[in-house]
Amino acid sequence: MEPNIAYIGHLIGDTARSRMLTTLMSGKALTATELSVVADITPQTASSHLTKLVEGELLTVRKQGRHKYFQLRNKQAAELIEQLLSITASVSSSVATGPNNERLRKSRICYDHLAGELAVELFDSLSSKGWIVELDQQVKLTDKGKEKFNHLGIDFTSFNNRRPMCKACLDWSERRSHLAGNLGAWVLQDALQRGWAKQDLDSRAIQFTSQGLTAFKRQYEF
Amino acid sequence: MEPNIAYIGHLIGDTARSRMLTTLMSGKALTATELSVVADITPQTASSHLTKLVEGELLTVRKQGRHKYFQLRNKQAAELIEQLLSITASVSSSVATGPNNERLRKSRICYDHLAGELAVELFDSLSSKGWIVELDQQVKLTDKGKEKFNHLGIDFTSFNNRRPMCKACLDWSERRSHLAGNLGAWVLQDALQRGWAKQDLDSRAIQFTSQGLTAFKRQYEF
DNA sequence: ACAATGCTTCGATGGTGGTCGTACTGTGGA
DNA sequence: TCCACAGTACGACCACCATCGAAGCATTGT
Repeated sequence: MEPNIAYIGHLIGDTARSRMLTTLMSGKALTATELSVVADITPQTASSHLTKLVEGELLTVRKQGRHKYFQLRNKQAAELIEQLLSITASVSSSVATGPNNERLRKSRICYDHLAGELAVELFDSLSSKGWIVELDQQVKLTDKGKEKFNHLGIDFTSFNNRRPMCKACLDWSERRSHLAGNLGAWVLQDALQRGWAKQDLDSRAIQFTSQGLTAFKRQYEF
Repeated sequence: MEPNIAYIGHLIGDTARSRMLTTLMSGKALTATELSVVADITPQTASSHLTKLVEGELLTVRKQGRHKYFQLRNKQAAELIEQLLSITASVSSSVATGPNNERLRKSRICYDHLAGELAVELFDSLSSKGWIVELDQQVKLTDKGKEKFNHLGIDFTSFNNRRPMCKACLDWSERRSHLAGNLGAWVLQDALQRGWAKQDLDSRAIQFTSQGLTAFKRQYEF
């Protein structure tokens, strides 16, 4: 039997699965339901996809309580996805990137944090104001940033230590970084709690009210 | 439309198409009917597959009389397939390795240069003798190397400038680097021209004659 | 114990796409 | 001109599989 590259190709050749894989390119381990959200499918379907990806040795799974955390299996798998992304980037450079859904492009949920135009703007602003710094792939919260976020009512002690505080997550519509990690999640939760925005129940779109948007921009000074 | 890695995955995820692609890894240009034979399908089906592969920019086609010659489009495509082969090789390592596999492991073609045990040995030898140097992922030809290759009759002016002279290509059977780039291609062409080796017509294997092998090793001093 | 949550199994359904037979175009050669 | 051959267009068939609803299992929290 020749090595079956068609098998791997088939695994990647499904929209839902490929979306999961590219999402996992962040390096984070995500749960099954989280992945079902980004793939925009029901948990049942996601479950079947994920078992296939594990069988195909593209992913590994770690059980933790009643959660299952999925992760890219190894460097080879990540490199494969990267190679595919680089090819498709050059192929579809003429095609408009991002969803045709205007609202999704503006602002949407990516796992548990904000993504889209607004999130990228936020990231750039925080970076240029020195609240966060980016150094070789890593993002760190500066002392100034800590102070500022403290002032906004953040509770750093409530965070999960295993998860990085800040993380740069590549935006697929913008092709630029937005804020993930504990801090990214907090920003979204905070905005939702203050009533500045609501999550669409049937999609990944985040809908800001007009006052909410102004308040949000004022809070983060951009 | 998001960058569609699923699209490329889907293209590869078919047995017939993937067989064509791996066959084309030999670097040779093959006609539609030839490819239909290796894929074990009728010419009609092959035709439809091939148009898809061209549309997906994995292949290019050259019309010549009443024949159509298909070829891997570029290095990116070749590297993608190579990466897939390396993954599937490690997945199905339990599969019995026949004599054919044995020959492939020894020495084979990877797009347009040598791969396999022999190629890895060559790379290590060139490196330890200081003809080439490896520094963070990049490979460079040293002055000493230039002189040596000049002495072997290489014509540096004939090379494509856009393509790097040397490149390290990861070998899927050896998991180590072998020589790609202009220089890698020249080494293979030179060996073929001198009659030291022949390319199998039905596979990617490169068959060295026993004298050819000795001469090859003497030329590169290993 | 009970409810809530995360995930899975099963079965039914529907759509996509690979396959080939038939028939056609285009090229080359006698 | 006629035939052989390479490749393509079209249509019909059929298998595979992604999808989801319903129901079930497992874990955690109250």
